[in-house]
Amino acid sequence: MGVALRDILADYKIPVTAEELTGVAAVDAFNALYQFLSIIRQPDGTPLMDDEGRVTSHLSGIFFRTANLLQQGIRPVFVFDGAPPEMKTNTIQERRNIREESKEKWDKAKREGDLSGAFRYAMSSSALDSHVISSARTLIGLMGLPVVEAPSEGEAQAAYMALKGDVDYVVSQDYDTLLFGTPVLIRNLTISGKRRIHGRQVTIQPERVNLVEVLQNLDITREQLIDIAILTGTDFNPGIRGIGAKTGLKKVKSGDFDAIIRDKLPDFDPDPIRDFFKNPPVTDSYSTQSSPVDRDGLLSFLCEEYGFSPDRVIPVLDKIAKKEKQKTLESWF
DNA sequence: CTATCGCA
DNA sequence: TGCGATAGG
Repeated sequence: MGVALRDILADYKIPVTAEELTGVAAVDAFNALYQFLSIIRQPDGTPLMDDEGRVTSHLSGIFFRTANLLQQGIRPVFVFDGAPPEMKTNTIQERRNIREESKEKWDKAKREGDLSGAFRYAMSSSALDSHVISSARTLIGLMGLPVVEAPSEGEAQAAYMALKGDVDYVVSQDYDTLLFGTPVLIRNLTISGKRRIHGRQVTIQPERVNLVEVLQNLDITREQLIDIAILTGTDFNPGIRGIGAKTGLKKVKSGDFDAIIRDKLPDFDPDPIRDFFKNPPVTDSYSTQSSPVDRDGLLSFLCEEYGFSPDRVIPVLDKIAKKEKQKTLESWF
């Protein structure tokens, strides 16, 4: 989803350093969990698991990354998805199918000793099941950070919070957040540095996309950006074959949106999707307040319940505690 | 993904 | 000390 938009938005992303990101970040929790679940795996694709076989990749990802963010003065607020809209049903079913196919291909690749294939298929077989989601919520709570329950799409709720000024920016890999009106989107909020991807070395740095800047540069309105997304496909419609973001941009700017829909998809009504991006279900009942880190709770949750090594967990807890103490002192002076 | 290890 | 390899759960 939203992958196509990259072709017209990628020119407007600005590299940023972690220090420039000091503040409150609304993290698209499902997006982050999926990322961790996909990537934190052994070479044959097996995720990290405790001795009962419960997946723990996401816990490792959240714990170590969040600790780093806190260290950098970034306070994450995790926004979880609620019930998806009816319009998303097809996309959800299609993703389920792909996951199931990938799982079979993963098994096959493992049997045949094809490690890189195994890893790839394992990644796309990743599923956010109820255990992953609930254990993630517990861990975030123990770290003293707020969880916001979106009534529908988490990206929509995060955008709403950013528009209200309750958070400074939204963190997601998906550009779709911009369609919901997110003023500032941050991608690649990771430890910056060199990384090997597909054998090639690339430098990863967080990047910022400002919605007004994108719209000004492309000389379009947000409504037009939404229409471009509808032409190329969103989570709520399949899009039109042969139309990518660049063609979509051209067509929308020349006022040909309606004509294309009439011609290619006569039975399709784009208005409910337009309306969903402009007025999605959101809630005001949330808090962005953090509480003290529950050190003992974290130790028991990670080490006793999920088999993490205290040798790895304790230094992180110490680091967090030290930062917390610093902040308390600062607020005193 | 992030932390840690081992070698130049 | 810095970087590539790999372990983590």
